[in-house]
Amino acid sequence: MFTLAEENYLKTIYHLEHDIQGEVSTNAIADRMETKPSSVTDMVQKLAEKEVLSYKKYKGALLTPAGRKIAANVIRKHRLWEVFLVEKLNFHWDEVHEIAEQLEHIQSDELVTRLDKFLGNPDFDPHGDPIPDKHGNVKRTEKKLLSELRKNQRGVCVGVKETSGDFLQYLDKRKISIGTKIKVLGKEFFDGSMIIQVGSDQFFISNKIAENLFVQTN
Amino acid sequence: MFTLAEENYLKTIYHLEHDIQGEVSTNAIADRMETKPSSVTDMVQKLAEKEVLSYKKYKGALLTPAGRKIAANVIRKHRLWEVFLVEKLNFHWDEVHEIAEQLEHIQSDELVTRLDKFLGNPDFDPHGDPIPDKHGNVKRTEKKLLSELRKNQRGVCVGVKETSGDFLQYLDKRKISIGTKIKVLGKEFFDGSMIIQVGSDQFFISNKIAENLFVQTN
DNA sequence: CCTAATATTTAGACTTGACTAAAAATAAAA
DNA sequence: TTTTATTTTTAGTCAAGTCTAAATATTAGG
Repeated sequence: MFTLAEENYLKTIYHLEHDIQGEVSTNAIADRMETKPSSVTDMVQKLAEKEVLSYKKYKGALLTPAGRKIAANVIRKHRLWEVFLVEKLNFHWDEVHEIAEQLEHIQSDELVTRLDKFLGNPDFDPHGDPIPDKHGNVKRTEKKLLSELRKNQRGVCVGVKETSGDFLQYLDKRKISIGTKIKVLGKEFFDGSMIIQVGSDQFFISNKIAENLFVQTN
Repeated sequence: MFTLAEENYLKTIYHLEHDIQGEVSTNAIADRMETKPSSVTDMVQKLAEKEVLSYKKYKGALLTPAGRKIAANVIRKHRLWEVFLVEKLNFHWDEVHEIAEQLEHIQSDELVTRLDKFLGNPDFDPHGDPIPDKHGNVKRTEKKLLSELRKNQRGVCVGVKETSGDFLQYLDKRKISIGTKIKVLGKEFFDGSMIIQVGSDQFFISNKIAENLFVQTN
């Protein structure tokens, strides 16, 4: 069993491994976690003992498969709870992170299984990040900006970049939320503005909108 | 702000104040929490410093209004989450305690408010215990056994005493769950068996059933 | 290739919350 | 009321996780 602090370290290292490819340095971890490098060294050594990561002095850390699985599970729980908070409790996308930071540490596999089912086995969280499956595997489908799509391409809304109230309200009004299918009907090269189809509605959106919406293409 | 350990102490003392009237002894707390009396002394002194309880050496502890409010809020969260687990995630009544022990410590007033609303502002948890309101006030309506009702009395099912799978399945079959209204149509003094009305159904139940169902009368 | 700057680790200390063992207070029994 | 038993507190340790300050590696510049 892993403590709350240990889980947070594993989670952070998991994210950092993706951000910066290769070994994760003590300082990088300390920065991200807002803690001191010396504290990181202690913990990393302890986690190496537990064989959830490999660590060579002055060389940085890398998760082992066991460590990656634990980290992915914490992230899975975080993202499922975010979906719950947004979809069921009507929180806004930018209000849920702090609460999910706490909920991600609740221990019960059965709870996660049932929560997942209750939410309809979602693939993405409200920020468009993929939810790892129970084995820790992540559907690494490229997440693009809507603005990157060409005419006649389709995508599924998986999240937002900008999270201001104004923007979220705009999306509400246009009935765009996670899972909404969008088709690009036309695109103006001059300013990047688009005409898109959402359900049975067709309307114009500016480049600024398109640059702040993440979509998944298949 | 109070730590997880502190919240657990306050919660336990709150419950003990109701069970044994008057001051709560160090040993009683230690027994209930499965910890050592010496640890309790330390913590109780710390909590007295924080003015959430009053404490006189060798005399035991009593919550202050401030302490009672914090304890009631933890209990409120515990019971709301139990309702969520049973009503939304289809857990059985006897599986939810451990998970709720963890969830009760999640910090976010907004979350509690929204969860409460999402659940339809329930008054009782799946065990029939009342859910304190946001001010820490508890609707202290007497919880009776169905077997205590007389002919023509009505009650609302608020929980069960026995939690075996067989019993819960029986209740499912009879469409009895939290909130179900029950009327006693007849009662046999010889064996305590009853004829009751549940919705539009009328049927016979043995005394054993009636002795394991909690109802609230008004 | 050697020195300066930067990154990392070690050593020692602190806090929280727990424990054991021993001392002190209270309650019960003779 | 005095002795015994029980309860409670104190004193001293311990582990987890953090910190500061000092020591040691590594990297980069001249």
